[in-house]
Formats: sequence, structure tokens, C-alpha cells
Amino acid sequence: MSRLLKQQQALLPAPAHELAEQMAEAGYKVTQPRLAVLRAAVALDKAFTVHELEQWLLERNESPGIASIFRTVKLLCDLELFQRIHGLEDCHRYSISGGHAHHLICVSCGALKSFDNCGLRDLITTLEQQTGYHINDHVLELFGHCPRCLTV
Amino acid sequence: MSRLLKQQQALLPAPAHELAEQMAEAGYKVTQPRLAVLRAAVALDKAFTVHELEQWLLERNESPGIASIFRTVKLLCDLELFQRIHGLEDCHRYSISGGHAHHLICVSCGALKSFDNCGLRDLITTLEQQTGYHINDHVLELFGHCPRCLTV
DNA sequence: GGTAGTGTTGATACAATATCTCAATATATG
DNA sequence: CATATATTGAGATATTGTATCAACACTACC
Ligand SMILES: [Zn+2]
Ligand SMILES: [Zn+2]
Ligand SMILES: [Zn+2]
Ligand SMILES: [Zn+2]
Repeated sequence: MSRLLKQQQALLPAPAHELAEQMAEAGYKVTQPRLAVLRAAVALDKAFTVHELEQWLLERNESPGIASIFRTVKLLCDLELFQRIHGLEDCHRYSISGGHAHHLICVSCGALKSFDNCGLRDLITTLEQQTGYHINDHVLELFGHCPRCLTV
Repeated sequence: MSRLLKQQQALLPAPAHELAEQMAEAGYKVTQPRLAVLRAAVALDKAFTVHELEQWLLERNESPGIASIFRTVKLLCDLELFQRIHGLEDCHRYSISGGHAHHLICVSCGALKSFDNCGLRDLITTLEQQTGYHINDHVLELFGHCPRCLTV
């Protein structure tokens, strides 16, 4: 990693720093376009679209090419550092949250809470017995309004 | 409705017939393009993409314009006769299932079982208390392998 | 039966999201 | 620093749709 990037990285808020480290550990280079995407994702602090990432970066004149933004988001999803969220209307949002997390998403402002324990084991067992299917994955996302949007 | 369409409709398998009736009750005309989409959806008997609908229809030389296929699928989703299914990778599948159904989908062949009772009420109540969010919608889809694909 | 009014269609243009190609560039390593 | 490799960015392409609009098809009324 170049000296420049080391300096920049030291200034990052902890989450982006950690994400960058995990990219490096996985054998990927921590480049400026990738760092920029991490910074944007951390700063947005919600369930974001690629377009929102791009806008955040454009406003700060540090936007990589759109292809690199998409590539970075995809890479981070593959590394399970980002997660793709299937929404009600658009199904093109992403969040910083690894592995098997579910989300509670404000449909008004995009604010997001993650949780792990979805308590679907009983349902899944019952359905497997009833249908003969083997279930090995699921999507669960909840939508509503966050406390702040409720008071406005 | 013309005599021709009445005759055709009488030959349809029951589900397409019922769907057509519900379209008519909602004030929409039961036209040949729309009937073709219904027939394709019933025949496919799984979670289908618009492309799969089009292929099925093209193979039988009765495909309406692609715009009409999309329009019909959208209309049927709005009428809650079809449902859009958010998949793991692609989120562009549809099924014949109204209202608040969830699905158990074979990732190998697309075979699909629907169910209503998702038993999320307790989880939702707990999360609302913990977070202050008001939850008013959710997406839940299960993925795995159907009995047939398990034996192959 | 003709005519006006409305809903529907299909071809095409357009849009949004995302991937592919490939020459140019940046990065990590020795 | 030199080298090998990974990555980037511009633009073409793909996929999944939606918007436009003239032509068409029912419907109701005359
Ligand atoms: Zn989706
Ligand atoms: Zn909110
Ligand atoms: Zn199967
Ligand atoms: Zn449910």
C-alpha cells in the first residue's frame, strides 16, 4: 500500500478502516476507488443505492468511474462485507452488514437496523416436513418507519 | 367480450379462467394478449421471469408484444393476482399468488410452494419495542431444493 | 348499422441498473 | 526501482423494464 493511502486510511472512521483491512486480508488491493466507496457507504449510514453512493462521491469530487463503484459493491457483497437488500419496490439497496443479517428499514429515510436472530427455525422445520423441500437460505426484510420519521 | 374470446376462455384450465374473471371484475378487458400471459403463467407452474413467459409464448407463436407482456404482469401484480418475488440473485421472478403470500422456491428448477402464515408477529412486536420503529410490511422468501431435484 | 369515445396494443424510444472489453494505470512485491 | 499483476475508466452491451403514440378494438349511443 502506498504512503498516500496509508495516510488517508488513518483518517478514516473506524468502520471503513476495518472494512479496508478485511479487503486486504482477503487478498484484494485497497485502492483509492475502493476506499472512496467504503467512505461513502460508512458516511451514508443507511441502506443505500449505488446511485446514492455515486452522488455522495460526485458532490465531493472524488467519484471513481461508475463501473468501479459497481465492481466494488459487488466485490464487497461477495466478501460478505456488504449485503444486498431486497426492497418492496426497488430491490437495489445495499448495506454494510455481513453474513446472514436481516434488516429493519425505514421506507421514508432509509434508516436501517440489522438483526441476526430471525427465529425462523421452527417455521422452516415445519415447512420442510410438510413439503419435502430442503430449505437452505432465506430472505427476510422488514419495512416501516423509524422513530424520527414517525415524529415528523 | 367477443364470441371468440368466450370460446377460448372456456377451454382454459380453471386457474387462468378464474384469473381472467377477476381481471374482468376489476374493470379490465380480458383481451387475447392478457389471456396469453395468463395461460403461460399457469402452464409454467412455477416462479417465472417475464423472459420465460415470453419464451413459452414465442414457442407457441402466440406472443403479444413484449411491452404488453410487461404491462400485463404489472397489472396483475397491482391487482394482487400475481406477486413479485425477490430472489437471492435475481429479484425478477413472479408467481401466481395474491396478497400476503410467502414462497418456498427451488433454486434448481423454480418449483414453488406458497404459504400465508409466516409467524412473524412476535418477532415484529419485539423489534418494534426494541427499536421504536413501526413495522408495516415485510418480505420473506425461502430457498432450497424441491423433492424432485433432491432425488436427481 | 354507423359513429364517437374509451381502453388496449405494439413498435420504438428511452431509462435504470449492471456487466463486459480492453488499453492505460496503479499497486504490491522482490 | 523494476516487474508482474491487479485494477481502473470509458464506452459498448445486456437486462429489466417504462413512456409515447398512432393504429386498433370494443362499447354505447344515435
Ligand atoms: Zn429484489
Ligand atoms: Zn426514517
Ligand atoms: Zn426443483
Ligand atoms: Zn409474512
